[in-house]
Amino acid sequence: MRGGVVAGDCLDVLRSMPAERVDLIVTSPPYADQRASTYGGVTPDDYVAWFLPRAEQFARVLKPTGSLVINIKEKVVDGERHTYVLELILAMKKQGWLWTEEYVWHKRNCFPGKWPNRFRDAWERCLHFTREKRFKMNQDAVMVPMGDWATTRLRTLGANDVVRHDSRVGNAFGKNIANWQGRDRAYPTNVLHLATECGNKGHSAAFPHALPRWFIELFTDPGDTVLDPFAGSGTTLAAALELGRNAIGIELAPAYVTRCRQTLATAHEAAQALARAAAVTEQELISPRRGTATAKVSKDSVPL
Amino acid sequence: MRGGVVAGDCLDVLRSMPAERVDLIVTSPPYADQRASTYGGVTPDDYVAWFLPRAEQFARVLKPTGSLVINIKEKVVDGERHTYVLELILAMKKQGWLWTEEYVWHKRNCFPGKWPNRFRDAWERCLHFTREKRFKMNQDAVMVPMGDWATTRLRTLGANDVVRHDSRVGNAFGKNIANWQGRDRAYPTNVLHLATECGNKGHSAAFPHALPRWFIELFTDPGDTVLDPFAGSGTTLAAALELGRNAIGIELAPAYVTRCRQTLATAHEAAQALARAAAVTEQELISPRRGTATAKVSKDSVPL
DNA sequence: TAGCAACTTGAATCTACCG
DNA sequence: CCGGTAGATTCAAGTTGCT
Repeated sequence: MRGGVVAGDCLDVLRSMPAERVDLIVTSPPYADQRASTYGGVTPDDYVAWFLPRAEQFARVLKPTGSLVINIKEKVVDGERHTYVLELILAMKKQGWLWTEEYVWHKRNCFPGKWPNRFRDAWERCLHFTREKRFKMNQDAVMVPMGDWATTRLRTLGANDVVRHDSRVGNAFGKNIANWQGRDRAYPTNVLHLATECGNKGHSAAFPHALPRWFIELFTDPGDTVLDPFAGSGTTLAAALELGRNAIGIELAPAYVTRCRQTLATAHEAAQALARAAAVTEQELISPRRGTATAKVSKDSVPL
Repeated sequence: MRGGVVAGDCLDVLRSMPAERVDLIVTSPPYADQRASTYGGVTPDDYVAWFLPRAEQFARVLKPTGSLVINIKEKVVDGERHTYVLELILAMKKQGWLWTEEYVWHKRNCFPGKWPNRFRDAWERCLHFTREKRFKMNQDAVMVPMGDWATTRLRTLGANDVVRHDSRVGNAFGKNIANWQGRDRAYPTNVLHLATECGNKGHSAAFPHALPRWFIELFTDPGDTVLDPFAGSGTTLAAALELGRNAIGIELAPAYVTRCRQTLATAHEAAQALARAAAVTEQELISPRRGTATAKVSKDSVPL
């Protein structure tokens, strides 16, 4: 697996990339009027026109069986929801994209606040576009555990306690299939329950690690190539490397490019450590010692 | 409180209703290609044109401070999500509506099934439209129990601590604590977690009782008037009656009109029984007996 | 080691105020 | 009257540090 970050506007960078090279694009583009310093402050009214030529390049570099996942949410303008996301969907369909599905990311810890005419906004859209009706989708890779353990836990704990996310890199080895031998697993739904990652001072990710991770597992195989044209701090790229995928990032702001490369280096180390940890875990499964290791693994392996 | 059901197409029925009479419209309109027998099979492509003249009547009978809540979800057509809901939102804005918010109803137990290119659909839109930027909203009526954070904190915090911190000038900590004194409930978000009612509803567009109930508590006062122009089996009307609101239903299919009236009669009885129970509970609070009455009441008062 | 307590941080949104 | 910005509001999750 390899990863790299290119500095520049993805519109320009992608034009020099060969066609049909990417298996999955997962990105959280700058929202309207956000990140104004880096993207010149795209206003809501101009958003679709700004996005469309870039989407055209996404379609070109994406394999016919590939997927495009866009994490986005319209902001409130003058007391009501702006319609630029709706218009973007319609425009992208005109451009030839298939609007295959809309996943909902439920942000369990959303931004606080109180206003006279609305509540806190606790969800964002994850728009799933494809080029063809038949595309790569590994549903088994993201199955969630069910059965005795899960049932008991679900019964005794509140809904809030059931959902955990793997904010840390280290617990990904919980994905080990062997841990779920003899247990039933169920397919997830199109609603993802994840908390935003906070607390990392000045290093907060736009979206939680587990979000791109889930889509990468779902829509790619190991060895495939993942692209994030608005790489930001590199959350998507890190997740891709950890999962043994190739990662390509494009980022306009120099500060983010630097940070992105740091993230990639860390992710590469983590991935190697992960491989070692997985080997150890496997050994313990053969001749288990006393301890809570198994329980811990089970607990952490329910990211969704 | 009074309730009634009118047989007919809401387009015709509403034309004979006086203007600005209704405080809230909560409805789950027939989805495209659903209930084809009753509404003549509106196809997805014709949906907006079919809906708009009815929305025009909604605007006419609604008070300026009123709200319109539409529970809807686009169906999958030919492998992708159809865009008629997006187009409907854009068209209703052109008609003069304000698209104030989009709530998400997360269906905890969604319809089972497996498809090659998507997961089970576990969410629906609850589109909130208003005529004016200022509208009636009783946020306190739908507050939910708070998370552990404040609970544990307030429990262990003595009165001395509050006073001590509060006395310091410019101490944000003390200020915040003062605000949270005695607060055990928080405002909800725009994501509603409700299980679908698995009872044998013959009605295809039935939504859970708690969904209209939540919006009725949020957007109306007791004595206000709630309208459901696609009354179906009468879920919205029953919730309105139970909450002491007037309920007006319109339903085209004769079979559903009959059923709707049965629902209303039952709801009326239930509301009266509820009133008696509340009186009993009040008495018990003064001199409580052993039993579960009190617990039951508090449990039922937290539908979400 | 586990548990509790203190503290920090959000892709927010509205109101008030100033030029 | 428009356009921008500073202040107030608010809560779940994570992190650090102490017992």
